Amino acid sequence: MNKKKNQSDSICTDESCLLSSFQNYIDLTEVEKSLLKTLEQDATEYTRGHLLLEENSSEHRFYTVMSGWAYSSRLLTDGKRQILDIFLPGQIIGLREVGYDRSLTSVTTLSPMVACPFPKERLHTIFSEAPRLTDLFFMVMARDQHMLIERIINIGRRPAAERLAHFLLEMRARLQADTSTFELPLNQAILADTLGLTPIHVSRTIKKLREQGLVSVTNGKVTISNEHGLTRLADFSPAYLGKLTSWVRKNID
Amino acid sequence: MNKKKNQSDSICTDESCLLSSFQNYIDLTEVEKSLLKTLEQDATEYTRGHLLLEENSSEHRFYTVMSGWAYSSRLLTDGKRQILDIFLPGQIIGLREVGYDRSLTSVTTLSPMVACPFPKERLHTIFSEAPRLTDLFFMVMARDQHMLIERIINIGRRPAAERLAHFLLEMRARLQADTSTFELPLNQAILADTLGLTPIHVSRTIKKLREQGLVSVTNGKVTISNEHGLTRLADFSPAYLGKLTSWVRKNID
DNA sequence: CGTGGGGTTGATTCTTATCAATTCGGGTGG
DNA sequence: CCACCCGAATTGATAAGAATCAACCCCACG
Repeated sequence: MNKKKNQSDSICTDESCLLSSFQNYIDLTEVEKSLLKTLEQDATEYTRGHLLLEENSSEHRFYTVMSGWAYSSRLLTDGKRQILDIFLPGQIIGLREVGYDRSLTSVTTLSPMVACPFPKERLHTIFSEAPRLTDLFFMVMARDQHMLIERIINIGRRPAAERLAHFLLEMRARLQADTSTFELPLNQAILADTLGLTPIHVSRTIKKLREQGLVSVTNGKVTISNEHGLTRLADFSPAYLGKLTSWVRKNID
Repeated sequence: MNKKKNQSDSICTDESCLLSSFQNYIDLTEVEKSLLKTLEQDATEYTRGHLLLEENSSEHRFYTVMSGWAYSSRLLTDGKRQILDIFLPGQIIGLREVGYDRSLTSVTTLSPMVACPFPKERLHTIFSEAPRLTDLFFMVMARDQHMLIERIINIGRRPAAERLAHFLLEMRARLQADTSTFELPLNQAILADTLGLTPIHVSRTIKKLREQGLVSVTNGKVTISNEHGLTRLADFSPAYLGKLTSWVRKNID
């Protein structure tokens, strides 16, 4: 079900997803690296559909994702669901629940996953011992906010086709897939709850985009046939996913 | 236009909005108080409609709000606008732009405002000298995320009446107005761009809520006539705006 | 008195949801 | 290999929600 494992088959390049993710921003010192590694000591396997964090539960646990996908969501009283985030390897799950008595959202795996649960005390050690990592965590929070903002803009002001196109391009950018085909293990129900649509309308919209020769989405695979057209339709600009270097740099160099 | 002033006519209780806002979470030491006050040295008046932060500009400035309202927004290429935040006294503007070369959103005042611009270096001083304040800023970021999340849920999964009702209740909670009537200086165009609707539909929705005897919205004033009904309609629960005490407490007591 | 911004209303159109039926594709077991 | 089953995806018909367009009202302000 969710057995421990020491050797992770991470999709990240080196031994640690978090490290390679943070190295995107600055060069880490050995001390910083070992501090970050304390967050990844406890690699654990989870099955697809596993509930990592439960809405309304009072457990405060974080996870670093080593491999696999997850989503966070919220259930309304009338049964509707809204998906808020898609988590990929190298991300930290649960950061935003800091400071609340009860978790306000759930997190569920979308695929088999290897993740490392860690208690919040360990974050605190990092804050007090590594100021540059504190900055980085602050920037991660800022970036998370911008991903949420983009979703608000997407849902609030773009019709279905533009909305789906934007989401697909966002996922491609986050996956750093520069190829025209990439894996996207999200079915239409997940897409719908992410984009504020119904599964049926997602289906129609996918068909429309395919007929326009822009992109095709099937079987957990996305194939972009007209990248320029798709980008223009979606009004997509990846700046918000960017490399975030300046702030930390300013305080280091 | 935007003249400096030393004596602020803040709507906050004591000399500093930020302090009284942070005091909600923990009791601050004198050192912490004086550090926070370094963010509020430069009280400045701005007129209604003033652009505090411009999309795409490379200035990194923060503001603490002492009095007045502001909103942050993003303009799409087709002219549509989405409003992302409403800023109230005691909040800090610009936190999420940390780490980006260029600002990704604009911030504009909704009323005459007194705010204190400060450079990002000052935030850094706080981070390195006051670990508890660092925690608090982290929590502020987490709370900001939850406000964005609530907006995503609202726009993605609730029809217009529920959406407006939820927003009104959120604003009332944030204003800590326990009365049934409170000031809300937002015209229907602002409401529309906040909620992902058109001004016309906002007008109709206001009418509908009024006719149902739930709430009336006129002249920058909101009067709630049936709080329970409105709360039930909106599926509103204020937990995400809550007092966030536990995390910091755990690391202090 | 005009004038203009904000708000309201009705008619119409467009988009998306809802409901219902069908197809597709990948297992499973005979 | 085939029959069956199940979840996911597709399609069509219809209904509901929201946008758009255009006209009008109201009122504060010069």
